[in-house]
Amino acid sequence: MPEVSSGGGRRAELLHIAGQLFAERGFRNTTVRDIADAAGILSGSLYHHFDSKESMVDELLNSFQEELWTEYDAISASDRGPREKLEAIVRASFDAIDQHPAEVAIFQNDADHLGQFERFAYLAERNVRFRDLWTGLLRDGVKSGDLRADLDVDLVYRFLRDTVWVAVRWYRPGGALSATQVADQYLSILLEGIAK
Amino acid sequence: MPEVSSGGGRRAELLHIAGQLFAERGFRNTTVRDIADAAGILSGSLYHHFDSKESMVDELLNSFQEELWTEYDAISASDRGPREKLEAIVRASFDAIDQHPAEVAIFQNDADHLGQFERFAYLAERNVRFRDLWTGLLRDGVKSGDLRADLDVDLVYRFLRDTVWVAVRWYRPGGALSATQVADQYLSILLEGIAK
DNA sequence: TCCTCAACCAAGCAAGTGCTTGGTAGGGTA
DNA sequence: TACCCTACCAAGCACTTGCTTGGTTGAGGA
Repeated sequence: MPEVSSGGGRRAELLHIAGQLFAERGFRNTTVRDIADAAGILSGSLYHHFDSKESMVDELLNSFQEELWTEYDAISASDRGPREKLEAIVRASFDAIDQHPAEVAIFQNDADHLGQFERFAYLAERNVRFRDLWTGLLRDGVKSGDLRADLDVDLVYRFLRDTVWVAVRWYRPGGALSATQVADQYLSILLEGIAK
Repeated sequence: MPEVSSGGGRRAELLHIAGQLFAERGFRNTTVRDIADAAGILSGSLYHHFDSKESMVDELLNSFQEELWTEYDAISASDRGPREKLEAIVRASFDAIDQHPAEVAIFQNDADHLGQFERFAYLAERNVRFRDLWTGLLRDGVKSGDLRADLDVDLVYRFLRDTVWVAVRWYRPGGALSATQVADQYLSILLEGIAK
């Protein structure tokens, strides 16, 4: 019987290795033999720790999303104005890319496919919550006069969402730019534009 | 012996079907049986028309990129200013998403993986050319005073590139918004920002 | 009539796929 | 000593993968 949810050293290590590979080559293009090879064991031995390949990615995505939404909910419930909340959520998202790049990449690349299965229904729910959060803040910003009123909110939302998360494709933790620096520049472009 | 490059009806039809599937589920996650099923034939029959699955995606990407770069080169060689060239290239890219969504999606999702093989070395070359084109225009824009000088050009380039191409994830030709409308709003956000 | 040819089918191969099974080495505990 | 338990191995099963092979069909040309 596999360990369920302790701080288990070996188990956590294997999960981390699997996450790296899922992020690099995609969930479906990573075999259990790839994971086992990277861990230095045989593929069958993985099944001592995990029920299935699916349960590995499930655990990775679920725990990451719970952590992320704890932050989002705190920001959302705070008493800041809409523009400040937008900025805070962008910063929290870049921090997430910094601290959990593998999980973000897996979510970006494989959520559509995984979402087809009942087990991963929570992915779609979270997407809806995320859209409502963003579009709500954008509308609040327009109402308060912080944001331009002539833009299509749904379109702006899509640009925001994609531009933030797609950064996981090139951002490397520990590289030349910190997550905070990237967030600063991104918010500057987004809010003020690149024209002089 | 497969037909090489005529206007071949059936062959072009099969290529189109393959492109749709590659775009939807990724190159590696599309089987030759998937393609054959969608075309109403058996998988073996595909090999009457094509050498391999790889040659199908090669043909799709290669012909698309040649078409796209014909436009880019014309814009680049024109006598417009840097800001107008930037706008023209963004518009040309959204047009490409509108007219060749499958090819753009394949390029977005599978170029990294395919680029590992010698056969697809041209993908990396095109990426370098694209980066040089963008960063050159951004630097020209800063010099001419059209663009803000306090931004990191390489970072702006990545945001631009990703934000344009990632739109292929949600943009649907024939949907509520035309490619031109999307390009207008995107350029407005990019150049002027969303703040009031 | 004989032949050609594009388009397809039926069957299958070698390599890989996720996962299962039965077992074992070695440390801790009673 | 006898017993568990965690972590692993060796082997293999049922299935899927890209691709191959040898053949059939039917329309058109000489």
